[in-house]
Amino acid sequence: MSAKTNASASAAEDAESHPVAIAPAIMDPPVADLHTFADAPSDAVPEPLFSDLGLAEPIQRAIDEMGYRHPTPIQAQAIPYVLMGRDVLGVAQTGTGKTASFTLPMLEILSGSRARARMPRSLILEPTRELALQVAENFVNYGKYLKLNHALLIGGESMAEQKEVLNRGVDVLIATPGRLIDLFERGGLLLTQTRLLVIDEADRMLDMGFIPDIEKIVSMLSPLRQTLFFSATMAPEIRRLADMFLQNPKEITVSRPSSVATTIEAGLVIVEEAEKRRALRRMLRDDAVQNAIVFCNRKRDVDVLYKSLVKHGFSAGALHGDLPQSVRFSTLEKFKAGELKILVCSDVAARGIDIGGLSHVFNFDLPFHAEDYVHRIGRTGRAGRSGHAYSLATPFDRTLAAAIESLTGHPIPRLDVEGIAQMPWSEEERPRGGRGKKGKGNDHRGPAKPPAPRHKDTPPVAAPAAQASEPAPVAAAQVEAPLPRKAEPRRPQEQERPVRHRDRGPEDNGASVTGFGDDIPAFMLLPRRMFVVAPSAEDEAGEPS
DNA sequence: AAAAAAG
Repeated sequence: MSAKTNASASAAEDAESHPVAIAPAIMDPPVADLHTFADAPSDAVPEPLFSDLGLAEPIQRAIDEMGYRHPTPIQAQAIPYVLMGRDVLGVAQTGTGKTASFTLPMLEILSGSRARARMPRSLILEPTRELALQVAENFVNYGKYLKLNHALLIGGESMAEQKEVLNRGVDVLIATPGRLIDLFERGGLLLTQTRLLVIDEADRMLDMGFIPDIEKIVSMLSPLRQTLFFSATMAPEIRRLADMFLQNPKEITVSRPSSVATTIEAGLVIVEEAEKRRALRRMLRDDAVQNAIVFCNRKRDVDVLYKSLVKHGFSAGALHGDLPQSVRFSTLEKFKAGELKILVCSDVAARGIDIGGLSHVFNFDLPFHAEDYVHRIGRTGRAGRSGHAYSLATPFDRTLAAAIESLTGHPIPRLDVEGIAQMPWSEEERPRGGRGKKGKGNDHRGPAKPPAPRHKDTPPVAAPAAQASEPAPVAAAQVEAPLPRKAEPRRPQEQERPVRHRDRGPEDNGASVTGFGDDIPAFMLLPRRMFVVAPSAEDEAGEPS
């Protein structure tokens, strides 16, 4: 045990995002994994070597020592352009090796000279503190043979300390926007000498309302700078920002987390609100659950669920934005190091956080925004490994589920959890405990909804014994691309799962679902899969919820 | 309606 704890420094590295998107594979011989890469039919190109990228010896040595030989696609494509001083527009998400695609060439560029007091030479903007830390770790790993220093400028931690570090001069400043602006306005730093800017996770910055801050920060920098801009998606709004911040950028897109087709097995369980925790516990007790992130929509619910899980003997931690920063970091480290098996969290960890070999993601609540579903489940099934993404819904979450399915273009197969009563979708509005909607009289939509047959009369759909044991895997490439802007070229699983999505499923199937018109989510017509978990003693004993 | 980030 102590050995494991002592290894936490290196365990942190293990769990860290790596140049090759095989986070846990640092233990494996990298070559073996790379053969898998090479075998992937879609990538028939010979693989480049890190040593071909022209990185300085100290950097190359650090890479070698970490056991990496081949850059990921984004690294192979971006690094040469960054080194030649071009602006880069990278469409990629964490898990593609994105972080090292800018940290490595930055180290190279910065290695020539030293920083001056209060004038950081480069600036990396991250949307959350955890991501900032992740990038900082990357610099530690790859910069170990260089004399460069970096500083983390984030909220929730002592400003005096950060000021002091800045005064000593930093080469790489990694910051969240709020604290950076704060310090800047207090005169704690000058950005006039900052010639290298990285805007990471731009789409998330947008979602979080950081764009005005980013614009402000960019305006503090010299126009004579190199800018690297990364986003998981390229929505029009993001494109506009890129045009604003970048000059003649080299655009690089990697659509998949790695060249290996990863799969995420998704599932949806519909239960009464009061049964959610019990259902979750059952699912968590499945032997396949190595480690899991459990997402809640609210911080309060994170706290409640976390305490409940601990009370039931689970090895769990909680993570959300209201917890002290020191706790946030240490909890995440413990989870990455395997000291905690379950991490209950808010959407603070929904994006970007890279945890190697995460076997399961659970949505204790369906997210309010369908895109968040995609981001959340993208924490698993990374780097060519299979992942599991199971969601709990109450009967009132029908529209949330429908939004997710329409976004991903894939039905979420329904799951049954043994010993838990499965529910149909409700026709009713969610009962609101007190304030909220002002009455339900906003029915200006007209009488379009016919009183269709009740869902609960629908038989539990006789299973055509199709994939009774193995649910259809969802190709991660499909799931990971949140906003399929153009028509998807192909959908491999369509032939595997012949679902009547559009053509009036109800009559065809004998099943009937209200409220969807002709556009019944196909999963509703699919057989359910049984999620079998050995009942535990406590569960049998009956318990406080 | 919620979370994140400044305090």
